[in-house]
Amino acid sequence: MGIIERRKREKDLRRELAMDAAMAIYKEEGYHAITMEKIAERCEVSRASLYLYFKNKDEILINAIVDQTEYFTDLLQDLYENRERLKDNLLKELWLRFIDFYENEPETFNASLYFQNSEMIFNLPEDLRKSINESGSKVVSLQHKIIEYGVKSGLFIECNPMTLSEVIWTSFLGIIQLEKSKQVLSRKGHYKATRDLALEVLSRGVVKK
Amino acid sequence: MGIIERRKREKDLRRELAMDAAMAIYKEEGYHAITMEKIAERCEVSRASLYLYFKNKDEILINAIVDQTEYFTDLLQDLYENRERLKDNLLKELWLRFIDFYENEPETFNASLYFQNSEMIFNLPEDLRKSINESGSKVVSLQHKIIEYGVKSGLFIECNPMTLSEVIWTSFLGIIQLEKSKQVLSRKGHYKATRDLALEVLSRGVVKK
Amino acid sequence: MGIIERRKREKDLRRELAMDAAMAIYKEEGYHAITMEKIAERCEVSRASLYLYFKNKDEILINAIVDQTEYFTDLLQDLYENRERLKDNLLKELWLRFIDFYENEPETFNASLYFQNSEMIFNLPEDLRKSINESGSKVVSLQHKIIEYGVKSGLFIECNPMTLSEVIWTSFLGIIQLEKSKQVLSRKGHYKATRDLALEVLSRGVVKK
Amino acid sequence: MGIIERRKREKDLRRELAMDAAMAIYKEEGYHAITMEKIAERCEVSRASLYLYFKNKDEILINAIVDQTEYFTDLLQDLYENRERLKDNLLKELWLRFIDFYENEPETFNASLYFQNSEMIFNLPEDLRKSINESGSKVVSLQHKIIEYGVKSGLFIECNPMTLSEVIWTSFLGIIQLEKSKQVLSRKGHYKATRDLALEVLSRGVVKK
DNA sequence: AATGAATGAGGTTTCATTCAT
DNA sequence: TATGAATGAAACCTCATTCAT
Repeated sequence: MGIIERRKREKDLRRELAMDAAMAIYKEEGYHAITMEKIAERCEVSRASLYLYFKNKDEILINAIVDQTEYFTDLLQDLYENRERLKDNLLKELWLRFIDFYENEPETFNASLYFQNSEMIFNLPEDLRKSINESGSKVVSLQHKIIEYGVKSGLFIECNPMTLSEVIWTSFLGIIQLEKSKQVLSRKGHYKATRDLALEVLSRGVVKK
Repeated sequence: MGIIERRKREKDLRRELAMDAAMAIYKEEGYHAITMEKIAERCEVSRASLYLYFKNKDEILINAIVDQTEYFTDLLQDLYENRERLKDNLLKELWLRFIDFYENEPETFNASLYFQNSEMIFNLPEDLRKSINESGSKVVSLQHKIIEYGVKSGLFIECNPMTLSEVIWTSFLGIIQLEKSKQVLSRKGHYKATRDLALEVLSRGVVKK
Repeated sequence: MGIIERRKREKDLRRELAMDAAMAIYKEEGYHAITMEKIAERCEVSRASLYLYFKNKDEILINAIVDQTEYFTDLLQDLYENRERLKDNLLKELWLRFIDFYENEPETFNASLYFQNSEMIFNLPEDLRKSINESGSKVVSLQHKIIEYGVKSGLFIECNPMTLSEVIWTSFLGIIQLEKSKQVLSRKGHYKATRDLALEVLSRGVVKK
Repeated sequence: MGIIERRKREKDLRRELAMDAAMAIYKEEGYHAITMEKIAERCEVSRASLYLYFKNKDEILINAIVDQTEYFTDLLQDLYENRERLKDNLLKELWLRFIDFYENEPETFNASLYFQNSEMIFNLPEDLRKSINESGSKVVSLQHKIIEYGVKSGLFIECNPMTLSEVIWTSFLGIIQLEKSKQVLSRKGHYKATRDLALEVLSRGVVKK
């Protein structure tokens, strides 16, 4: 029993190693630079071995994203559950959780953006597409519920909560987008200032006095 | 003289054809489908001939982006020049110009976002990187000047104009980003509602009463 | 003693299971689909275990062929032993035994033809080649003895019995060959008519009035 | 003009070289030993270049077979056109043409048998399958017409000409089949004696006195 | 100036076989 | 004895780029 369990743990570990490696390469060199060869090298296994853990290359990446999106889901779930207690800072709390996710898992965040926007998703087998789709939906739905609470309880301006939820999320999305393109172009970024001012502007625009 | 000039014009024409072809392929089939073969086919020249007009494939793409960003630059330049006259609606006017660019040249908009963030940029030779960098800078700088005018003339809240300029731009960026990823995932989008509410929120948050 | 014996029986059983599995896969999915993985799966053992029973993949296949050729050998042996009693229908009896083998074990028949002609044989180690060679020789030699009896006792035309034996056997071989290729190409086959007319023609040509 | 034509000739030549190489490898080492690498080596071109002449590996082989089957078709066509003149030796003439084809193009003959019987044909793209199918049909149809003439004009015994045509063809087929398996197993073959006796037996059985 | 032809470098995947447990 | 895990070696195919004409 112990043996079987240990084996499973080891296998899970290797899976995780591979996913991390893929993400690291993504971060350092970009999507098209991710090759099985390089992933294998970092994990110190053979290319063939990777196929023991994953059906193919895409699966590595998709799983990495989906897995780590759960961290984000948890953050949002937590906020939703504590919405009463945190109602006075609802928008700020939400914003802080966006930041938390981005700063703790920047590669995941970026990769996930990349995937969702790239045509790559077309050529994905059905199951992987479904997998990534679901993971995204969960996040959207949680955000929506949080904002809905804010609107219904009169904390936020009166408006369609779904739309407002998109406005807030896209504000953050855009900031990261820009930050990333600055990194790529090796321009100097002002991410922190931007994100703080954005929160201030949003607060003025969204929160009722 | 006439001959030399004509030759140059013809060469320029061919260059433009190639860049258009690249963009068209991007739009129809996505980034990874852009191959020299396909570009050549659309231009009705041979693959080898493309190397007469461009040093390599990257040059085609970069030039395409840079070229087509000019439309956007013009829109912003126009606003800046008429800032006095339009001061009462400065934010809205800016926003409308974002929309104008996106709706008139959605492929270009998307493609240029894509390219700017893509890892493609990494392995670019210095000169190309500089080229794309400058083109981006022009847009940024114009936005900055417009917002700076708004802040200095007391139209907008007091804050760092550069940062505010980023906040506004990234709001729009994020909306498009999300819209695009919805298209890819074939979910239903609410682009118009989102963009309108965003403007409303921004107005409340940014414009002084 | 008992234990050792039982072990040997079990090992033999496993060997047989593996060979059957290989043949079954051949029948259902064709030669190139035979993989150690699939064989192991059907036997409900691990891939690695197969190497306890066989030195390598080829050995499984060769042994399968050799084993299953024995049914045919028996049919021919029986005819040879009863040659006196059946002398008036010797050719027909032989032909019927060909048909018997083919119709009772069509997969085996096809598989063994396939393997014998396949390039697989080329790279075989000496011992395996010898093994398959001997198995084939037994069949040939029995056919030869039967025909020789027919020629020597004046039933058949005067000729080299070995050669005649080949003529008869190859007539049948060709019919099956054609039938099989028709199946593959999903054309309509006339196997029965062909095989009956072939016997008639052979009788006229071979049997003395 | 001359240039274009020369280029085409050269390209055709290269195609032919590749097909020959593939056949030669088939002959020497068997189907599964045919690799693009080896073909390229023999042609003294790069692997990649082969893809200029053929869409993929299968196309090389199929084309080789189909191309060279035309030689056989021509032989049969010629006999059919001269059936009146050659009526007294119709069966023998047919048989000689079988021999002619086999001896002049033994690899083609074998490869064609191999392909038609192998499951490989299943995984072939539609166009290639059609191509090989048609080429086979032409041969069958010509044989049929020749035998039909023999039966209708009273040269041969009364029977279904299609079936008789199969009996004769399969007799030959079987002989080659056996010969090949002997080569593979490095047994001594008696191909000539067998084929001559087969003709004699067939004559007695088929041709009316 | 224009291009057909050629290719090197690289990527993904499969599978028989070995080995440590 | 039995097996999960690991891997080397290969195979197919694509594409940006160069070169001879």
